[in-house]
Amino acid sequence: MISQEKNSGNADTPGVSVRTGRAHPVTLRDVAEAAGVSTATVSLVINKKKNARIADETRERVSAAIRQLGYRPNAMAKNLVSGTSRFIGLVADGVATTPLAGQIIHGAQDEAWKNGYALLIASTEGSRDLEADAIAMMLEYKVRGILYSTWFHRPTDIPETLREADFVLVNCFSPEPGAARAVVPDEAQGGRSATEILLRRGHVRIAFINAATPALARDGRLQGYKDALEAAGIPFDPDMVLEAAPDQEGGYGATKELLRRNVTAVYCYNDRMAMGLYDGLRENGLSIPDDIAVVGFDNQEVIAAHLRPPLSTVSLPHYELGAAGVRMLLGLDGAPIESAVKVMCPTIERASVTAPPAA
Amino acid sequence: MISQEKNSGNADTPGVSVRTGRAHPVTLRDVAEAAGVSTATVSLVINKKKNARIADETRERVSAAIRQLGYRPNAMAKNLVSGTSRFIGLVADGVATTPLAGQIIHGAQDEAWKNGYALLIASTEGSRDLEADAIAMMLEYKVRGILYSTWFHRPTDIPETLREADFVLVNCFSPEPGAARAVVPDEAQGGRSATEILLRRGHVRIAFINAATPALARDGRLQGYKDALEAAGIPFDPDMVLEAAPDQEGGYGATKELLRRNVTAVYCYNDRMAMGLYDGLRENGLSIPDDIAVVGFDNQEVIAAHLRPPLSTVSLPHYELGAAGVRMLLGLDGAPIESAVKVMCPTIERASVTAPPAA
DNA sequence: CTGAAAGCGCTTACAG
DNA sequence: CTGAAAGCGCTTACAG
Repeated sequence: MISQEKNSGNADTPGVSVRTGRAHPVTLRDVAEAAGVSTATVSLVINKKKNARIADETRERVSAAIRQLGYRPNAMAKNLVSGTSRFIGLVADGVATTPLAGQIIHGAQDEAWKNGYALLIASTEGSRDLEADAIAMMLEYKVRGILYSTWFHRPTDIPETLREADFVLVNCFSPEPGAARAVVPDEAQGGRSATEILLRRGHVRIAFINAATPALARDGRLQGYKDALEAAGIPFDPDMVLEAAPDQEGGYGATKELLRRNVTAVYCYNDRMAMGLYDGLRENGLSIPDDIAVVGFDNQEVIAAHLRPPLSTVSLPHYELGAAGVRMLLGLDGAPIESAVKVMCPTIERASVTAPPAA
Repeated sequence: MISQEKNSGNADTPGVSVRTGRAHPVTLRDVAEAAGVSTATVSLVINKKKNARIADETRERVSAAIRQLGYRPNAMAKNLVSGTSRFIGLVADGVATTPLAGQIIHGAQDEAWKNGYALLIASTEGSRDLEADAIAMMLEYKVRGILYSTWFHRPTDIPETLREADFVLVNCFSPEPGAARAVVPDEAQGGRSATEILLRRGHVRIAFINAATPALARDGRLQGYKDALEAAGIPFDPDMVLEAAPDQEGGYGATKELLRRNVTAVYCYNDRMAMGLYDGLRENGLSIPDDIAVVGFDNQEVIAAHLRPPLSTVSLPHYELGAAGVRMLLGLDGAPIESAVKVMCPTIERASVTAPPAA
């Protein structure tokens, strides 16, 4: 009867604490000996093999031994035999570069776990070298597949070695159509939804403060704005589209121009710009939503939910992107075509919108 | 001469694409045969063993074969032999619950990677069951050690199974002193630094809007405020400490009370409160920093760096917490005593503070 | 300078 | 109902 071993942490880094490094861990064989059976039998009861016919009495003897010895199966050995691991790799070009990006990890982790997989992550900070190392590492660990993600929605080259694995692109996609499976947010639908929040309340003169920097989101969100207007029978007026840096300063700075437009509502490229715009509007004695209605994009909680008044916006579905990526990898999401699957951006209504003053 | 295998992704999930699952991957033996040497030799050249004396000619033949076949070592087999993996596990009670918490992952990932380890993460969402499963999984993968982290600084119970591994607590600690290694932020120092930003500019009448909800941070940050005052020879006035909900609404709501205090500066429990306070102050026609100086805590970038004016604050060192946790685990950070190691909260000065009006 | 052999901890047919 | 044996892909003494 061996006393419960409380330990592990092998001492390959000498000079650390007093851990007894490798105190010959309990193995299957130990359990077998303790229970007086063969290792095959132990393996059978542990894995609850259906067609294995083991006497209940034996089964119990084995279970008791396992508990006694505090046995832990060695996943490495298991995987060696089976040829695969229960790992899914996630390589990201920035782990927590933006608060939203972290949600990709979160979604992937939850979904992976739900399906019995563990998440192996690596952040490359945009370095091609680190990226190659990360992918190599994952390949060596025989991951089930790899999620290759970017922190902002964009086209991307597929690293050569990535092709050695089963993979899906998350929040990015290959410029060559059909080159790889991918999940991305539906920017156009998001832009349309954002605009519709305003339309529904009766706004007609709606400005759009877009990002001045090129980005897929910029084109998509503008397209959505146009689509919504068109569907509502409102002619698109290019003059109603302003451009500014996609942050608070940009939103604030756009105030003056905006006020020349005589609008009753604004849709901002993102929540940060909306936050800056709030300041600008207030300085001009305008109140939100009564004088002017505002909607944002991203649903960056810390900001959107706590502005005064709270901001109506459209959510960037990063959590869902991560989760969908895993499902796609595992083939759980009905056969996705070999072109990027678009995930919907849900509408989040808060208090920054009411009917226009005139209406 | 085998053609370069582009593939992997074994088909244990049928119905997925057309991957050829398990196309008998290239092994050491294949390389050995191709190079006309023994597997031992191949192993030796791959691992660049110092004392292995291999003919240069042989070495090259092996390297060529490796390239030819596109050989990838099987990490599982490697680890089986060595007994350890190059994994470090990170269990978190919320992966991206808060933007800051994600930085723990980031720091841990970078530092782990730097030392040749990969990060295995699991988020438990506070469920003890999920947590136990996550730890068991990590134990089975023979991780080098486990980082057990919480998204806000607090005392925590140590899960029984965690003790089977080498571990360190990150952003939390055991109530029983000496029970475990831990890294936490130095809240008191942070509070002191925050207050000192104000003191240095000559402020004397400094209010502190603390969180109304119990938390370690609340006590520590208050203590720091007192310490700074005392060091500056300013008597502590309990009346200068207000309490409110630790978010924008709380900060905003505290404005009225604050203005009764006749202060020239405020130190807020966190940046979110400061953001709310900005609104409140403005509504009262007060300007920052001229009429009143403001400092926050956390350095939540999206907010602090983009408020109008940008907010001086103190940074919660989450990235460093994650990195220090890994170093501590690996014994790289000079023998830490068996009591929580405190990581400094750096001062971040921006434009929300100038000298007081009277001074 | 290099090869044959044992072994890491499991699982899986195959006997019995 | 259960055990003996081979094998997963590597590494490590040990010979030579």
